[in-house]
Order: sequence, then structure tokens, then C-alpha cells
Amino acid sequence: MGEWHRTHYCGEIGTGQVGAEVVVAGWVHRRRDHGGVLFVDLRDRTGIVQLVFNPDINPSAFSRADLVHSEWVIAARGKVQLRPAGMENPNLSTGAVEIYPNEVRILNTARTPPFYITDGDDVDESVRLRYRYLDLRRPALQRNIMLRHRIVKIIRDYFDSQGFLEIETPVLTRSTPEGARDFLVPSRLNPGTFYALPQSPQLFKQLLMVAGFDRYFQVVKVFRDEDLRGNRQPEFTQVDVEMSFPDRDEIFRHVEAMMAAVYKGALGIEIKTPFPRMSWQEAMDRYGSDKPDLRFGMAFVDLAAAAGKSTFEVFRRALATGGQVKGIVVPGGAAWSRKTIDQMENVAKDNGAGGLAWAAWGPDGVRSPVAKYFPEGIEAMLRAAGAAVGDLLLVAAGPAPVVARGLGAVRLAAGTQAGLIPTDQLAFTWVIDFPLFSYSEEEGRLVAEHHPFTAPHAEDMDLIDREPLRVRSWAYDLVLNGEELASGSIRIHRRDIQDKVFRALGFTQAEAQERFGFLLEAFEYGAPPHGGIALGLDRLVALMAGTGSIRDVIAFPKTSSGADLMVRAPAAVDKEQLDELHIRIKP
RNA sequence: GGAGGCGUAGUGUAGCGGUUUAACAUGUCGGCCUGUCACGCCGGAGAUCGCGGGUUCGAAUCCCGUCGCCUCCGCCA
Repeated sequence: MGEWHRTHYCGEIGTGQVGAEVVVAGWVHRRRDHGGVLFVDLRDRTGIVQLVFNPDINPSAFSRADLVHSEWVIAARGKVQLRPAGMENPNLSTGAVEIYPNEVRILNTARTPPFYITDGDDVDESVRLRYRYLDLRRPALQRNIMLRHRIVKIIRDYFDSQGFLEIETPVLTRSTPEGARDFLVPSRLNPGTFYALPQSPQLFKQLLMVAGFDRYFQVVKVFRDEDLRGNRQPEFTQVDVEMSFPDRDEIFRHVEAMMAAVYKGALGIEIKTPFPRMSWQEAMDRYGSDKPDLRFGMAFVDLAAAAGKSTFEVFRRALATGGQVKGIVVPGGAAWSRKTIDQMENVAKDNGAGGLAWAAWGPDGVRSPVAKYFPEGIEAMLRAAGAAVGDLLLVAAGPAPVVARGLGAVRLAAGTQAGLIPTDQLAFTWVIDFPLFSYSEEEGRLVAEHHPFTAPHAEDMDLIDREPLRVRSWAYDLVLNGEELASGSIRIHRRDIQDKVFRALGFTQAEAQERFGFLLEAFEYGAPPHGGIALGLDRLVALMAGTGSIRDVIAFPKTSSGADLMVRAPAAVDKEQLDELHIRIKP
């Protein structure tokens, strides 16, 4: 740039600068060469401004500009002028004006990029990831990354204003059982031992409460070595929060206020607080999911009474064995084709249900493959479901968890199919009173539904030994539009209760001591009651940015096989490095 | 770990019911063009069809394997 100093970002140039001499710098977005007059669109992170070069007006600037190509880096100094009448470009924020440079400096040349630096150019994601620094130049990703910054800034400001301290916790820590697979880091100084990267700063934040910091938060990377998805990365970012002497409402209030500040500050959207609450049991009973999408209705209806009057073997068997018969009503679904209904049945089957019964209540009567099993007529079941003429009733039967999962998936598919899910709504809800334990078929034992430090409800304490699956906990999730945004709990701070939970989870005293001894010991030195929550930042930003993939809001994401296609990680290392780490690769 | 989809000039696609000079668009290069903004017009170059093997007189095309990317299930306290 020499002695030049940029005076404006490209996107800042407007009618306010007309007549002024400005210096802009950026990338050549496009050049349009008309033989004589030459237009160069100059781009930076704020937008695009048009530079005009005319050989009759300024031959030296023209001949210099004539050299440039796409993505060259240039600076230009010149006067801002209103465009000639009729030449304005309404698609450009700077479209009312243009710059007539009297001097251009070529700051760097560029190879022709493998794809256009523009939105909407549908390039294979692996190509984009290989050249991520070019992909990131695209306006959509620039917007996402800037939005992410804004959101994080608001979150930090909010917690700071409320007396929370951001405290860093170790990245090299200790492997703990339960939960996801750990990423391991070999210790050179201690042969044969490994650090683990944190799945969350859970234990450290509890120790910070024991240490008396009272209100903690951290925007922190965490790591889980599990298979990936569009909204799952091996490393991702949490907003981790913990408080001493809280009650649950206080934690909810902070999260609600933080979310309100984020939506207002980053998108200008007012959201309504407090968020509604729903027990886990109700969520499962009515929506078949612990993260119900409440942007639309179609709640489950219990059809046991009506189904009990049928001779349909599937219904009778479900009810006789303590299971359920439940249905959802699709408004206007009676007009659906057989093919569409079959698709719904496939959704049910893909999600573990045996099948899907249905009854379409058309103007000419009811059409249903199971009508023949209803000696008194199937209309009674339709009425019990609250269906009206024109509606479609979809029914699943079986054990409660099977009905929940199968019909829950059908509800989402049918809601989407029927166009009932408004995309412009924000349906926040707290799901509370999760069960303390669930049963792991795989491990043949109880596992912690949230984590082993979650406090049980006091009135359910006596159930821990007798009916552990019925024990409710102080765990809660924040759900937005069917996605889990945050998850937390009030923790156990008493050693006797913690011991009881460990016993129920099948840990011996010795095992508990080996794995969590430091925490249990800390609790003996005056642990305050405490609790907190962790919010998935990437998902929140993705939702706010309107993208389905968190890869679009992470600057340098990994593929679904955990690879970074740009730096080509993971990669083999030298034998010398392995030797130092006392590691030998299995042949 | 399992299922499915995709892989052809730089990029996006067509060709896939077997024999083509592997087509189109865009980009790129050259020429022309003084108000465009996805500028336009003319011309050129650019692909051993992801990789390996098999079937066949003949394979981008069919079969097997493998690698990569994407989606879903399992998994993700």
C-alpha cells in the first residue's frame, strides 16, 4: 500500500462519499472490459464497489487496471461519483455510486480460483473444503463467521454483566468413563500414559464451584471421538456455564436473558421469555421425543379405548402387553395419495415401528385398510382422535418407547409433508425432569441419562434402589424447533447421594475412587450446591444463520470422516516422533 | 460398525439399453467492443471419465474391490 491508507471499506461507499477522494482495497471480484471503458468490481468483507476506468479520462490508471484478473489484490484511490442516470445497480448496496480511480496499485496477483467467489455457485463441498480460504471469501460464509463473532461477543458481554467469570480449563486432561469416546494424547514424559481431550469441562467447572468462584462461564472447544453428521464435528464449541447456590429457575432466567440478548443483538429479533416448560414425560407422551418441535401441533392422541374395541391383532397385542396405541391427525391428509401414506409407513418402520395403521376420512367416507377390524365402525376412533372430515389419522401400536420413536418420526415427516412447519417461528421450550437413569441394553446396566453428577429429585430418592428408571432428575434441556440447544442439570453436592448414584450405576467404591476420586475428595471440603448448563454454540449459530450444517459456521471444519481436506489432517508422523512417545503402530 | 447416493476438462453437469472426435454450460487464453454489472460477440486450448482388477472383439458405460465426499441408522453422559 506504500504511504496509502485505506479510508473506507468497499461496502461503505455511498452517496455520502460523493465528491470525496477515497482509498479502497480488496479483491478483484469481476472485470468487465468494454474495449474502452473498463469496470472492476472490488470486493472486501463488507461488499462490492464498482471502479470505472476510462482511457480518455485517465490513461495511466486504465492501463494499470487493464492488467488485473479475478482475485488479484489491488488498492485504488479516486473520487466517488454518482452514477449516470439509469446506470444505478439496485442489487448492490453501493449501486448508486462508483469510483473513478486516478491511481491503482496492484498489491498481489492471484491464480485463477477453482470456483467462483460468489454465493449460489453449487460447488462440491470437498472442493470448497480443500480451498477453504477461498470458500470463506464467499459472502454467505463471511456473513456466517461475522454473525458467529457477534453472537459470542454478546454472550460474553451478557455473562460479564451478570458477574460471571470466564475461566479457562485444561485441554490436556484425564480420560473419564461414561459418555463419548475420548481423543487421547500420548504423554512423552510418562511412557504408556495418555491425556484425554475434554468432552466437556464438566468436572473442572464443578471444582471451580468448590473453589468458590460462584459464577463461571467459558466459550470452550470440546472434543468427542464419535462418528460425525451434518451437525456434529469432532471438535466443537460450547458455552459452558456453572453457578453456585442456584435454583433451576435462576439458571433458566440467565439462559433466557442471554438468548434474548443474542437474538436481539445479532438479528434484531425479539424473542418471548420466559420459555415454556414441559416435563420429559409429557414430551415423550405427546411428541415421542425429548426434543419436540413445537412449531406445529399434531400431538399424539391416546387411542387405547377406541383401539380396544377392534379385533385388529396388532392393537390387541400391544394393549394386552402393557403397550400403547397412539395416533396423530394430519389436517387435510385425507387427500394424500397412497404413495405418500406408504412413505409415512416407511418412516415408521425405519424408526423401529412394526407398521403404521391409517384411516383417511374423506368426503365420501372413511378409507382404511384396518376398517374391517372395527365391528362398530372405525369412525369412533377417528372421533376419539379429534379428526374431522378431510383429515388423515396415522396410528402406531406397541411398547411405549417404540410408539414414541416411530410415531415421533412420522409426526415430523407428516408435518413437513403437510407444510405445517412454519420456518419463521422460534419455538423454544425447556424439557425438564429427565429420568436420572436409562437402561443400556448394550452394557446390560443402568447408565446416567445426563451424567453421573446429576441430582435426583429428593422425593424420588427412595426409588433409586427399587425402581431406578422412575427416578426423576434435575436435568434439563433447552430445545429450539426440535433441536437440542443446551443441556444441563443441578448437580449432586453431597457425598452420600453421589455414592448412592454411583452404586446404582454399578461402580464399586474402588472404581468410583479411581475415576472420580479427585471430585469426591473435593466435595468433602465444602462443596456448595451448584448447577449449570452447556450450550452448543455451533448449532445455535447455524440455526441463526439459517443453515442446516454447522460446517457453514465453523471457519475450518472437518469432513464426515474427521479429515481436514485443506491441511490434510490427520496424517502419518515420523517414526522418531512415535519413538519419543513410546508408541508403535500395529502392523 | 451398517445402509444409501455421488465421483467424467478448473468448476457444474450430459453421455451410462456396450462401438461417439466424450457433449453442454461456465471459467480460462486470444481477438473485437466506450456504461456494463452473471456485459456481449468471434475463435482457441483444456478430460488417459477417482483408483485397481475382471467380463468382452470392444468398457466412461456391465461386474468385483478400493479410496474420497455427502446423507441416514448405530454411536454422540
